[in-house]
Amino acid sequence: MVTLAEVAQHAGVSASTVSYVLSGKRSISANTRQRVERSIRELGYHPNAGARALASSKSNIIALMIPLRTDMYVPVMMEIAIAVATSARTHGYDVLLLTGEEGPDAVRRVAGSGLADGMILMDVELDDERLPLLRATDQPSVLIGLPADTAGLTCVDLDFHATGALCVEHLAKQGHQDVALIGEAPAVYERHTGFAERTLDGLRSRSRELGVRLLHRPCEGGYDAMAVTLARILDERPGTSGIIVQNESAVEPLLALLRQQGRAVPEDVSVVAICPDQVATQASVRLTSVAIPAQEMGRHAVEHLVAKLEGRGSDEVVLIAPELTVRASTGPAPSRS
Amino acid sequence: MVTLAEVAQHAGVSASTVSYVLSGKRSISANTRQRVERSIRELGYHPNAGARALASSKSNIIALMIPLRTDMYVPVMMEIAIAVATSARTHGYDVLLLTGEEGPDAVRRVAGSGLADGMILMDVELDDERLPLLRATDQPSVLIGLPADTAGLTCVDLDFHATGALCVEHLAKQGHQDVALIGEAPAVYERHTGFAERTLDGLRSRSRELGVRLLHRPCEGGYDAMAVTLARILDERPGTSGIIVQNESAVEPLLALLRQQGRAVPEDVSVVAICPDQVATQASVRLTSVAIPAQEMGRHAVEHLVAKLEGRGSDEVVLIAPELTVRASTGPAPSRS
DNA sequence: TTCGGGTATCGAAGCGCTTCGACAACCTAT
DNA sequence: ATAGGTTGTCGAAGCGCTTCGATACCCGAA
Repeated sequence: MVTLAEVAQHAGVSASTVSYVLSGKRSISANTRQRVERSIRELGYHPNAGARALASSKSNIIALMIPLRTDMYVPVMMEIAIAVATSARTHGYDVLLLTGEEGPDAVRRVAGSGLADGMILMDVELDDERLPLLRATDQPSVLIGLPADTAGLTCVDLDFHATGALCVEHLAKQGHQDVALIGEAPAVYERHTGFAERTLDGLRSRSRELGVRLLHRPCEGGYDAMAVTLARILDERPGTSGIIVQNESAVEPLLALLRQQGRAVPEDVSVVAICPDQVATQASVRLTSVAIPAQEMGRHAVEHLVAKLEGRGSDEVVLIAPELTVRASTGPAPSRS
Repeated sequence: MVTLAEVAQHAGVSASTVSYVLSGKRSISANTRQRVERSIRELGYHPNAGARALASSKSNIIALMIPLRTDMYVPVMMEIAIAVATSARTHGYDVLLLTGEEGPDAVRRVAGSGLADGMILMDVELDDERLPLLRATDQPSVLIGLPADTAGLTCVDLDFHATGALCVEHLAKQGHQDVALIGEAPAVYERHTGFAERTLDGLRSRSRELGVRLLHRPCEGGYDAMAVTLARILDERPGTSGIIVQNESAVEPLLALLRQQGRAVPEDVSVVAICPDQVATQASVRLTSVAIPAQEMGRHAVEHLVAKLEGRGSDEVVLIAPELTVRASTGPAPSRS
């Protein structure tokens, strides 16, 4: 392992000079700088991360806590994780991957050991048990997702309330009166995951305003669960002509079932999905959808965290405005016979 | 931040004693140990990661390089990543997430800076450009996936060759004579990703042995691409009665198309999938499949790497034996008319 | 010519931990 | 009673880096 001291000797300067060349915190003559840089290259020097962290009390690492569960939105999680890792690198940070498994202890461990300079939490629940700790240790952090009380926290999320509203609006505009939301698995609602409830809220209040009748049914992913759910919906509200799906693994089963029952999309039933664009464009019907901007969320989270770490930046809630893309799965409501 | 020295003072012992209590590398009297442990608890002490790394030249971090691309097997990647993170923790390691983006430079950076003690590489290509570096720096590492030349490397993977063989065997046993493989996207083959080629090899050689006619067609995910691919297959080999799919995002479109064309599964066509169990059981037909043991792969990779880091363990290739689960998508070949 | 004020560099003091050698205290076998 | 071996603890050296004065030099203004 090549050390700073060896580089210094090779370049004929002192160790501190090399350090200043590296950090740029003091001015260095062009001549010296070049000599040092040459030595660094020739010796293949890489600063030792541990020594750096110790001396500067900065690890240049961001911790990312991802949920252990894989019952929902796996590709979205992955995309966010990759976006976080990628944009962290552009700011000179590496990413430490923590799973939810350790729970709050992970927060304590990371904050206490100085392993990471800050953390990004995904899949934050409304009343997340990690939040008190985060506030107490005032660990620089950014949440992806919205807890019930955001005081003193920085959060990034899609504006799911507006998303819900946007979906009904689109359907209402086409004359749909009876709309159903096929949601996430019941467990997701029981867990009080914010995004699911906020979508529902937005949907409900806008439906009321627009005079649309709304039925909400959670649904496990998969074909069988979907069959049951769909049957119930059509049984209870036979006139349902608009369906909003917020569950990736329910999308394709839904389309298959509708087809099987002879209900044409969008002639008989309009479908709006809340899902990544990739899912919407690859489905058997190109779906009108509100995209989940995973990359953007990851990037925002990193940027806010970095800002905090650099002393800029403040606590705030960033809600990304939803965008609805019209594709082939929605159209005018069928005329009531 | 509480330091070792403060704990020592609080417990009335020297710093080194506290260190030995923590590491267990020298015997400590029960009495002293308890006093120290109490102080640690009372002060809420956490060892500083940087200082530790510096003094011991061990970071207790494993780097995990995941592919940047998300054109395939995203849930599998995620599951592996989570399994790696989880089992790393049980061995006292944390996981640093690197994306493929930096390419070989990441290997250099991590190895050079002592950021991580070892690394796990996912999505290794047959002739991966990171391998020469890995060998040169003799960085402790484990690959998930198999390169062309495994000399001096430790690799963990599903035995895709056997997987391919297993799939045809199952179909042949049921009397299927014309079998098609619907594979990954063409880009995957062009990239010479090992698993795809090995599956094909296994499939081909076993087909030859069994006298089965095999047709291989790569396929992008999604409904439209699938429609084209399927049409071509049935056009070229109208008698095809067995289909093997190795592409998660082609599974549901395939089933939908078969249904639409009035071909019953498994009465007219048998389908075997190579995919995670979750996909197989959630599909609109419960699929006979060979599971991709993501968790097991992640766990194996960590265990081998940890063994290496502890001086045990050697270079070897671990191929996990495939298991085929019979579900509702395969049956006897229809009698030729 | 002298002095203030940059600019470029150096030396030394840590950062918080691990680890090695030393040493005291005790026990056992002679 | 003494040599030899254990066991438990301590002190100090260092891991490789950052950073804070201090210093030496050079320039232009007085």
